[in-house]
Amino acid sequence: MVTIKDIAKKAGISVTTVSRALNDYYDVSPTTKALIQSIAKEMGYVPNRSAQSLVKQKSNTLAIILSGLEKEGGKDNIVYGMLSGMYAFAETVNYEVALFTTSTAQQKKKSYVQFCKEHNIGGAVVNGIRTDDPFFEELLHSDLPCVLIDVFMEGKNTCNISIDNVKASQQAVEYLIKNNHKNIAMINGRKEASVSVERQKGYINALTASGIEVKGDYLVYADYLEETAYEKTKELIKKFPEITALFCASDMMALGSIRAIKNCGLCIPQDISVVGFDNIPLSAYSTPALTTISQDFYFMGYEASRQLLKMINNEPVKKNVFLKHKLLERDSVAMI
Amino acid sequence: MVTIKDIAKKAGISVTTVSRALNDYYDVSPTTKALIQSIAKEMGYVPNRSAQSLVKQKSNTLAIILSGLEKEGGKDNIVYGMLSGMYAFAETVNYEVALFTTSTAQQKKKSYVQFCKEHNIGGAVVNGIRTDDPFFEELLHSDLPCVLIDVFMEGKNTCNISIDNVKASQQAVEYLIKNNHKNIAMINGRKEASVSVERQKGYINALTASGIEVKGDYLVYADYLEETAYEKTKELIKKFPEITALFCASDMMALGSIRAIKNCGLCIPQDISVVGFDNIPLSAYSTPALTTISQDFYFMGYEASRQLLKMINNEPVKKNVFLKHKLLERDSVAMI
DNA sequence: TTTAAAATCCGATACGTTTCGGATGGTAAA
DNA sequence: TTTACCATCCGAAACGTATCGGATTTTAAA
Repeated sequence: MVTIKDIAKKAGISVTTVSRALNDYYDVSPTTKALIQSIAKEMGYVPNRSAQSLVKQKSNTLAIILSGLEKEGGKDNIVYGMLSGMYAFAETVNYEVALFTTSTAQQKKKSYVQFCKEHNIGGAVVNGIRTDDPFFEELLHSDLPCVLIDVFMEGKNTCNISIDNVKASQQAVEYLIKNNHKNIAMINGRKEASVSVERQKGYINALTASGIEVKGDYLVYADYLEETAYEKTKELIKKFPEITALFCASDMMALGSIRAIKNCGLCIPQDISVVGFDNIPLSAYSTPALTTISQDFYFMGYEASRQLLKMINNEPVKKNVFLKHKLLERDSVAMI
Repeated sequence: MVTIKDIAKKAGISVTTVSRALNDYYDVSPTTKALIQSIAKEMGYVPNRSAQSLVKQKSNTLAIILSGLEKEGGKDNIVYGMLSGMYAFAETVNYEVALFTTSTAQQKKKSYVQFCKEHNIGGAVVNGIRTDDPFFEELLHSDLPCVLIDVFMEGKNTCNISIDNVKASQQAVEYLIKNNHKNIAMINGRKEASVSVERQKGYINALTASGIEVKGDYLVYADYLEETAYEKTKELIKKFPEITALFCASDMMALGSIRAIKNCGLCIPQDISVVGFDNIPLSAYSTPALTTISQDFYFMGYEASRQLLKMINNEPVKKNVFLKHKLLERDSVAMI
C-alpha cells in the first residue's frame, strides 16, 4: 500500500505538503502541486478512507435503514427503486451509501444509532421501520439527521418525505365514483402504518364528498400482503355481492384481490373494478393491467438523500416534503 | 464520542487491557472483563470502525460490484435477489457489504480495485460487468479475491459461480421437443455475454440430439431487452410462420416475445409455445404464466459471498461452482 | 523454601491522514 | 534600511484502536 509518506519521500517534500497538494489547498505552489499529483498517480496512490474518516471525524457516507432486504419481500421493487435513487444522488455529491437492514431473524440486532456512530455517518434515510421499534425511537431521540420516508413521526432532527397519500387515494376513489361505482370496498394495509391511515382518510373523504355512506364492513386490513389480500377479498365479495369496486392500498394486495376475484368466477373489470396503489412493475403486466396510483420511488430515494445531505450540512429544509403522484388509468376499471 | 480511553480512565485500568477485554482475550481476568464490559455498556461505547480498520489493515467488508442500479434495470429483480442473499450471508459472519456500481453516466468513474483499496476491502463479488471493461481487466489482474457470477473469465485470484447454463437450456428445449415441437426458434441475449454462449450451446445440443436441423435464421439476438425481443419476435414469426415454439434466454425477453405474439393475433400456447429463463417474479404473473428455467438468485448471492469469504481467508475453493436450476412448468407451453 | 509456570496486566508504537501553529525566504512599501 | 506582507513550506500532534514485548503478581510444583 502506497501512502502519502511514500510520496513525500520520493518527492523530497513533507507529508503535510503532500496532503495539502492532493487536497488542492491554496498554500502550495502550482509547481509542487503538479509534481506531487503526478507522482501520486505514477505510484498508484489511493487515499485510505479509514484514516481520513478517523481524523476528520466524519465519513462522507449516508446511511439507509430498511426493514429488511428479505428473500421474498422485493417483488414490488419499491426498495430497489429507492436504493437506486439514493445511490444516484450520492454519486453526484461524491458520497457513499451504507445500507443497514434490520434482520427479523437476528435477535441481537444492532441499534441504528450505533451503526451510524461506528461508521462516522452523518445521517440516515429511513424506510419501512415499524414505529414501535425501540431502536427507531432511539434514532428519533438522537440528534442524527434523519429523513423518514412514508412515516410521519417527529424526532429531534428529522423530516418527512412522501406523496400526499390522502389526496392520492381520494383521487383513486373519486375515479371509481366517476365510473358510477357506489359500493366501493377498501383493502387497506397494516392499521398501524401511517400511510394506511392516510389512505383510509382519502377513501372516506371521497365517499362522503359524494354523499356515499361509509360502511365499516367494506374496510378490511390485509397487512400489505398479497396472500392475505387474496383471502380477505374472497370473504368480502362472498359476503357482500353488491360490491362493484375495490380500492387497494398497494399493488401487491391488488394482485391478490384480482386473483381472488377471478377465482370466484367473476371478471375484472366487468364485474368488479380494481384500483391499486404504487405502480409497481408487476401492475403493468397483470391481466388486466392494473389501474393504480403511480409513485416514483427512485425519485423518492433521490430526494430523500438530497434532503438528508442538506440537513447534515445544516442548511434549512422543509419539515414535510410532498412528491407528485399520478393516477394511471389502465384496464382494471370499467364504467357501470 | 466515548472511546476505550474513557473506559480505561473510569475503570482505572490501562487502555490495552480495555481493548483486550472488549475483544474477549484470554489474558484478562473474568472479573475485570465483566467490569469493563459493564462500564462500556453503561457509557454507551461504540467501537470506531475506521480506527479498527486502520490499525488492522482490513475491514470486515465484502464488496459487490454491479453494472448499475439503474432506474429501469431492476424490473427483473435479479440484482435485488443477489443483493439480499449477500447481505444475509454477510450478517451471519458479522461482515458488512459495500455496494459499488459502475455508473454509465459518470465519466471519471473510479476503478474497482481503487474502491476496494480505499476501504481495505478483502475481496469482491462481481456481476453484470462487461468483459471489455478496462477496470474489470485490472481487477482480474490484481490479486484481490473475486467471485464472478455468470461470467467465465480467469483471473489471478478468481472463481466462477452460476448454474449449468448449457444443461439448463438444453433441458428447456428438450421439453419443447417432448411436446412435439420441431420448429423452435431462440431469442438470445447479447452475443458476447458468456451466458448467452452457453445457453445457445444448450439449444443446439438439444436440437441435434433429436436430429432436428439447426437453422441459423431461427436464432436472433435481443440484447436481453424486452423491447428488442418484442421487435425481433415480430419479424421472426412473420418471416417464418412455421415456427411453433420460442426459447428465450431471459424472462424479460420472453415477456416481450409474448406481447409480440399476442400482438400478431396468435395465441399462447395454442399457436406458439414460449419458454423463458430466470424465473423472475413477473413470469408468474404474466398471462399465460411463463414456463421457465428457475434460478435462485438469492442463493447465488449467498453462495458467492460464502465463497468469497473462504478465498479471503485463504481456504481452498472450487474454481467453478454450479448451482441447481429447475424447469418450472407453467402455462406457456402446449403439446402439438 | 526455592523455582518454574501460569495468570494478569501495561507502555509504547503503529496504522494513514489532516491540521494547527508556526517557520522561512522573498518582495514591495515605507 | 527597516517593516510588513505574501507565498510556500513543515514539524508535531491528533483521531481511536490493536498488538508486541515485556513486567508483575499469583499459584503450584519440587
